Amino acid sequence: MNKVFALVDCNNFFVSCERVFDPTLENKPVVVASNNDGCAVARSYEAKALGIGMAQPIFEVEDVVKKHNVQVLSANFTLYGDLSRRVMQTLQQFSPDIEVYSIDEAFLRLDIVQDTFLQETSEKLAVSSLSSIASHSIVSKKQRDIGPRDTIEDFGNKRSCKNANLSNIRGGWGGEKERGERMEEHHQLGRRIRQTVKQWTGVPVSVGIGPTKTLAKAANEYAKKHHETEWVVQITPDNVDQILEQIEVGDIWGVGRQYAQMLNRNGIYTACQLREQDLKWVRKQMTVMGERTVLELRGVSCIPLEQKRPAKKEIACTRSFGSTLRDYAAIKEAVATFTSRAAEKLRHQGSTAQKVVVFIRTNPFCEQDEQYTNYATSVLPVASAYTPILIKHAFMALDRIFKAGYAYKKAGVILQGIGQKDELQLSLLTEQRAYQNSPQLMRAVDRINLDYGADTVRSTATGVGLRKWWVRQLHKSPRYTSCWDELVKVS
DNA sequence: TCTGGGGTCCTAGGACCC
DNA sequence: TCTGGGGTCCTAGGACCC
Repeated sequence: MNKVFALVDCNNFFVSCERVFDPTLENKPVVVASNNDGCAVARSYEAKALGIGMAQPIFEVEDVVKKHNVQVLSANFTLYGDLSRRVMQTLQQFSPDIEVYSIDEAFLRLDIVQDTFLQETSEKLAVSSLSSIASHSIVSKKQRDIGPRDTIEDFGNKRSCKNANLSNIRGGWGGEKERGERMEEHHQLGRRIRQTVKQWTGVPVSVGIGPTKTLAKAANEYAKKHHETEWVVQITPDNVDQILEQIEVGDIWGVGRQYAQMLNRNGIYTACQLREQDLKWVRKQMTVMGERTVLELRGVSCIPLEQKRPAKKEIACTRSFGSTLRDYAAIKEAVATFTSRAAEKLRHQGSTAQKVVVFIRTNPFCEQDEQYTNYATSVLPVASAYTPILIKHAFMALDRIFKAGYAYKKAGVILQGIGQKDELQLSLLTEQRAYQNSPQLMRAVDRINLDYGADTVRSTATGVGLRKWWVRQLHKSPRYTSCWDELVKVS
C-alpha cells in the first residue's frame, strides 16, 4: 500500500482565532502582533494584500495601519492553544494516524483510513458532543459520491511527465489501478475535513494531499495561493509537474532563505527544477536534509509520520522587556520568572534538567547605545525539576555575566541536559537531601496554577511588586476560553 | 518611541582516550 | 628528534521549521 499524507493547515491561524470570537473582524485587514506588540506574527489575507510582511515590525507599517484601518491585536496564546486543541481533536476523527506538527498544522495518513473506520467515525460523529451539527459532517460512502466537481481536474491539460528518467524512482505513486477511485476518495475526504473543521471550530483550513509529507506541504502551499482550488489540492502523477513548476524553490518545506539564494545562484528557481538535481550535488550543498527533500519531491517518502511527540531536548523561556532595564534587581526578577516558566514546561513532560543557561543582551537596534551580550551556564550537581534550585543556578549564571551600566532589552533561560525524571538520587554530598519533598510540592504548585490561573503561586524571587519589565500588550483580546467572568461578559 | 519566541538537526573541529 | 590512527564526546555555528 502506498502512503497518502494530508497536511491540514489553519489559514492565518491567530487571526482566524480572533475572528471566531469577534466576527466583526471578518473581511477586514487584521494583524496579530508578537509580545510587546513588536512584530506581525499573523496577518489576514487583507493585511497581506496591503504588503504587511511576516515578522515585520509594526512601526514600519504605521502609515498603512492608519490609512486602511488595520486592526492590530496583541497575541493571546492561551486562546490560540485552546482552539488548536479543538481543531486537532476534530482532525483525529478522520484518521487514527495523525501528527500534530505545530500549533496550526497536522499531518494525517489517509491511506490507512478504511471504509470500516469511516463507518465507525460516522457513528462517533453522530453522537459527538462537540456539535449538534455533527451529523451533517458524516463521512459516508454515499455522501462522498455527491458534492461539487473535483476541482483538481480543472487545471487544464493533463501532462505527461517531462522527465522520463525520473518516473522509475517515483516509488510512492503506485500503479494505474490505484490512481482512479482511491485518489478521488482521498480528495473528497480532504474536502470533508475542511468542511468539518470549519463547522465545529470556526477555523478555516487548507488541505494538501500527496504521497510524501513534502509533497503534501507543496499541495497545501498551492491551495493557499490558488483560491479556485477551494483550499483542497491533491498532488497526483498527472498534475505534479504543473504544480511544482509554479512553486518557488524557497517555498518548499526544508528550503530556507540561505539555501534558496544558493539554489538561485545555481539557476534553480522552482520546486520542479530542484527535484531534477543530482542527489550527490544536493547532499554536498544542503546536507542529508536537502537530499531527503529532493527524494520526497520525487515521491519517495523519507520523512515518517511522528505520532508521538518526542520529549524536548531543550526548554527555553526568553523575552524582550517592555522597556530597557539597567537595574540588576529587576533583571533578576525577570530571570526568576523565565526560569519558573521553563521549569513548569520541564515538569509537564516529566523531565529534569542538568544545566541552566542564562543570557542577557542590550538592544542591537539602538546603535547609539553601547552593546553587550553574553551568556553563562550553571551545571547542577544533580539533575532537578525543582524551581527554587533552578532559580538559584540561574542567578549564579546571571551573576557571572551581568555588568552594570548597560541598558538591557532581553533575557532568556534555557534548560539543557534534559533527562527522564529518575528516583531522587539522594546524596549526602548534595543539597538534594534538603528537597526530598520537592516533587510533591511542585505538583501541588502546578495544580494550583492550572486551576486558578498562571502565577497564583510563585516564587518571591519573581518579584512581588509592580514588575516593570513585563511585556506590553495593549491590544489583547478578552480571555474568551480561559476566564469564566469574561466568557460570561461576552456571551 | 516601537524590531518575537521556541524549537530541531547537521557538520566541523577540538579534546581526549587507548 | 621522530610524532599514528581510530573512536567518542562535546561544542559552536549555521541551517531549518512554525
